[in-house]
Amino acid sequence: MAQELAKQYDPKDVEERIYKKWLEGRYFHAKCEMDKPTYTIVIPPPNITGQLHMGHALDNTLQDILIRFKRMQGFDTLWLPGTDHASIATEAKIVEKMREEGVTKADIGRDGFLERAWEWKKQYGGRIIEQLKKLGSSCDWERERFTLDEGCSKAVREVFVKLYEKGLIYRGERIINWCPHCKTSISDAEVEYEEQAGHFWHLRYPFKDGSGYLELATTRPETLLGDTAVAVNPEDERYKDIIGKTLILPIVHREIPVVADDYVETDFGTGVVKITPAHDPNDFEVGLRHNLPVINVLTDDAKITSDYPKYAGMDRYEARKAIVADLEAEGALVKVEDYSHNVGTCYRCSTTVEPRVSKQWFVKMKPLAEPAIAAVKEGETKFVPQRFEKVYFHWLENIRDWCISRQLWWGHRIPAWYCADCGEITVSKEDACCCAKCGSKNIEQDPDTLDTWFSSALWPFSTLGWPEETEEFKHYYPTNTLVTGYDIIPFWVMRMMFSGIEQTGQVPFDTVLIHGLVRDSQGRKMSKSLGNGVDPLEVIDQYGADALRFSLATGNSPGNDMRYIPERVEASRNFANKLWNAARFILMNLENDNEISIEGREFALEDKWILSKYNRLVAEVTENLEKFELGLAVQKLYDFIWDVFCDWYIEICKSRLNGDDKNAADTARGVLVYVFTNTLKLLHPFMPFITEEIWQSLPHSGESIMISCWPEFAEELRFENEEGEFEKIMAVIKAVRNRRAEMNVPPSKKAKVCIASAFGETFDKGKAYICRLAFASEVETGESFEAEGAVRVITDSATVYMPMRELVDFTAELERLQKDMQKAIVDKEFFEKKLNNKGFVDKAPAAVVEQQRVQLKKVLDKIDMINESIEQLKAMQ
RNA sequence: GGGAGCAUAGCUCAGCUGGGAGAGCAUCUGCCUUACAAGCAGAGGGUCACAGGUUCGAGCCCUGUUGUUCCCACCA
Repeated sequence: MAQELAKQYDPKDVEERIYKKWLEGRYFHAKCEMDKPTYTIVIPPPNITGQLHMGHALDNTLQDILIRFKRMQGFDTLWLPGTDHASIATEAKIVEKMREEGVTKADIGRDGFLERAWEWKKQYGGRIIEQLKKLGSSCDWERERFTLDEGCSKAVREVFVKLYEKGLIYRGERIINWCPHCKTSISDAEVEYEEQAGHFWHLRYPFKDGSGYLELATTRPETLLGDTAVAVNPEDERYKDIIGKTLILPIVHREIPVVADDYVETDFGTGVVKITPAHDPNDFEVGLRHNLPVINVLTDDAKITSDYPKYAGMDRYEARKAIVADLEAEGALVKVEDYSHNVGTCYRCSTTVEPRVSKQWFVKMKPLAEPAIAAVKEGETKFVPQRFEKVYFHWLENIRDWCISRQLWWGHRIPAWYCADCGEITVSKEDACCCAKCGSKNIEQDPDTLDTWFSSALWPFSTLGWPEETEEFKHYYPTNTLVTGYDIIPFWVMRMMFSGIEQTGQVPFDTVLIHGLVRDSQGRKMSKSLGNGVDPLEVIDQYGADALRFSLATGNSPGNDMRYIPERVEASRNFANKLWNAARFILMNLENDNEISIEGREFALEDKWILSKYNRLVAEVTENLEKFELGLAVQKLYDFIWDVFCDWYIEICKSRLNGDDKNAADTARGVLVYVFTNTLKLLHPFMPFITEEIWQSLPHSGESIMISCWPEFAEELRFENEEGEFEKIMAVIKAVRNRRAEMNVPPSKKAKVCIASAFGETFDKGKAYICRLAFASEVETGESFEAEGAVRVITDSATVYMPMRELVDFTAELERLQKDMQKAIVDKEFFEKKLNNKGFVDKAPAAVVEQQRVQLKKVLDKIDMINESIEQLKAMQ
């Protein structure tokens, strides 16, 4: 059977079959066992419009690693999956598709549109879920949720009504961010600012009394149509006298006042600002303070309204040109400067956002933000790395009320009904049939829907059955770890925090694990427009999901961006192959009747060495995982498996496996299987497929590695002395290999190796494999050897002689020794200096001082040996 | 304007509580050694951005400088 295994690991052969087996075994399913400790992660629900990209791959790989680790540790582990309805993104896609068919929203109406939307969800909503499965995600698919499903909708209404009744949700006319492309309001967090080259138009507005002009500058001359005042700073000496005077607005020829407001900076521009309350958030505030009229000049798609026939129907940029031309004609244009400034854009479609006054629903944030800040300050929820707490605090401390209504159809419709008779607003969990105040049936529901993030904010508890007191909610809430990118903190993390605290009285998770962005190999953001995105599915297809996961977990530290380097995936693939071949080796050396347990075995030195190393690995990897240091954990596994286990232990075992001593061979087999299968378990969270495939083919008990027990540190496997002993052997082997390579002696040319050492017994134990690994024809140990005609190498603990008369060059040999001596003396001085430093000896920890003493002793021993050899050589000459 | 990250080998990055600098890839040399050439054994390659400071001891802690990336902010 063993011989049938292919030389190379082929993930395509394995992954689908294994995943199916896991599903059939229902190993991902959280059974809600009330007596067990829980570990819960809720997935950041990907948009139903989404396709798996590298960001998802990273995010979900990290989650799956944590989940698999905890599951093996015996927690009742739940990874709750689902998708987000993504109101704007989805609606935009559907509208776009309809446009291709020549249909508009108005043509088919709300119900027709929603019908299409649900159809679309049915068709594409499951796509990203299937892609997550390809990655190996061990989500509890039986509990998959959708932000617009019945349960989530119920939670949304519950929260909306509760907040409304507490006065934390209100409806009001405010200036909000409007996207003229998506034709909806968006929240502050959804506006992205970008530096754009523009102009500064200097205009002059004439005084009504004919006493001249007032010069001001603007970046948006077209908003002049909506100007209702001009403002100066009350302290500005230049303009003290004109406060209260009246100006004639050019083109429009409307009379507007000069007002005084602190908002105006005296040293910027001319120190005069035109005030357009309807189209600028600051101007809106100024307008409120001075009781100025609000004149809206733009339609919902940012065209000039019919109130200005000359410009009506022009979009804001056309209108700008026309108005500038007219200003010039009227003599109101003084000059134009180039000017670069920040412009707000829609984070979904990148259209320049238009500030606009309109009636919207808001969440009052201050009372909600305060406990959310306190919870993190008090450590109820921790950020990893901690520095992201600052981002979180900054947002919450400077937060403005959250505009939650959207002029979209795809989403949770606002549960508010307006009475046509008495004007009362009825807000209700159930669909209202009549006005709560006058009982009139002449009511109509608000046509708007809620911001997508309103429902995502409830995700950690709405998915567990809240507001019902379900077993799941009681058992799994609060959840444990939230894994997401730093860019999502203001959109989601923050909102889950205050929603969780407000609705359930508990923080929704104890840890927020933040990761960075996956960039391309040049460090650029992956984007559609650049075409530099790497499709994780293609990578999986080419190298396997394990290789991709391993690459994403390696060399990545929390919160830092990483680059996608194809060569690294290749390296990971090679590692998978290495693992595969180690398994092949072990399999071909097993016998059917093999007793593979390590119980009661008499371990050889090298067994104790590898067991001790393995044991330490268990402790370290476990600790790293618990501290979210996934990159460190995976690096240690790589080093152990490749360098320690494969390159040393397997090589060493060959002598026993091929030897005559059946008992010794069985011990080797036992240790090989023990260490390897347990190391596979440690690696399983990172590379689930290959570890399962190999584990199944090796002797094992249980159905699947993914539900096997996580290895634990074992006191009886600590062999620190033996580790030290074995390292002496390793040092000799390395030194011999090194010297042979230097002298270009091919492996086929064997030489006798004589080890002169005070630790002869140690070397006796390793004779068989020193022979193999140091290309020796035979190995002899003793106190001293005939130096004549021998090449020598000196380690900390031994002088090694290799009789190679034809290669011996006295002068070269002496030079080498003298070089070794020089280096040893440098080392000696280094340690002596340290140990002669009173400050060091007095203040450094005792263990550190002791360690330096041991090092010095080794160097001194080595110097003695080198001296001896030099004497010998000189004597021979 | 405020805040944060990053700067370590040719490239991409690790470096956990301060104790003689690491990996992968690339380069060079030698090996088809019966698990693996997607491999094995060796080698070369670093003033840890710069300048101060704290400390017995600094890649790591503190201050400043430079470069770079990102987030936030109403200078019209």
